[in-house]
Amino acid sequence: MKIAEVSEKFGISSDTLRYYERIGLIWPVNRNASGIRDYNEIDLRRVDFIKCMRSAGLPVEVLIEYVALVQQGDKTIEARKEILIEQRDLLVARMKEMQKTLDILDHKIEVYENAVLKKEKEMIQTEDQALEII
Amino acid sequence: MKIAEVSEKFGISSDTLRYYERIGLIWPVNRNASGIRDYNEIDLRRVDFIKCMRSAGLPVEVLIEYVALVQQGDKTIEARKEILIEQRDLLVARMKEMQKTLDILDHKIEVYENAVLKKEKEMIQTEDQALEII
DNA sequence: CCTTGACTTGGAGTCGACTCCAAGTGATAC
DNA sequence: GTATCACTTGGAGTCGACTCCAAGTCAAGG
Repeated sequence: MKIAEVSEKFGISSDTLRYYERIGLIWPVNRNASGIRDYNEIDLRRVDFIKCMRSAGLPVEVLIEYVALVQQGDKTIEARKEILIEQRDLLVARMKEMQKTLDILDHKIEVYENAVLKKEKEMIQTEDQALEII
Repeated sequence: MKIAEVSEKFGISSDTLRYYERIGLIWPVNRNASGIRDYNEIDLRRVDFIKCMRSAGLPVEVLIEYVALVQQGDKTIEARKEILIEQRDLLVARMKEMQKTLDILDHKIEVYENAVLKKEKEMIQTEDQALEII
């Protein structure tokens, strides 16, 4: 699979895919005879993983470190686990913050909703008054 | 309340507080006789609101727009409501993404946990073998 | 009176994460 | 054979959001 197809498939620009490879965020992808990247199944799974992690806000730097550890084999399993746990905890914390914000947004939206309704009611009353007058 | 105290209270640097004011993200704060900012209760509530929204990732630009609408009074209630609803929906979407990532992280951590346990078990077996030999 | 220290300003600098660009290569279409 | 087109590279540019800096003001303490 060529880079443009991968870009299309995941909604990540070719530039970003190349950039990720350059900085060691995804493994060097195999090339065909003329030097063009040809993503295989495993490459795609890696891209998907990185996309997922990035979409949740895990820093590129941390992911680079993680990928480097994976490349070093089984002896780094403990270290990798620790990175993942740390990032999981940060993620949970961020989600909590977001939930708090969400509650406030919902509350504010409701207040605005009521304000709008009240305004409309007043307008209806005004209309009613107008009707009475006329 | 002076800027340093507000900074301390909310964990936002004085630079950032001044920056927020400069770009219209928080309202101009009253100054004392010598031109120094003196945050009152309402200012603090505004800072808290902005901090909360920013911590959930709402863009500065959107918040500037929202604050500008608030300053224009009741006639902008409908527009404000729409902004909040849009941002709420985006927030919910981001949280869903994050939940997906969280699930994957949890799963991976579990796998690593098992890998570590298996390794330890193998080591114990090796020890046992060593004991048997000796 | 002088120093200290927190404040003020506008503007420049930094950081993370892309995103764009120029110049070049190679396969396919006409 | 030449035009088109997607690809390649390294490096520069952009963007959002701060963060830092120099130069200056002012109030309080010694």
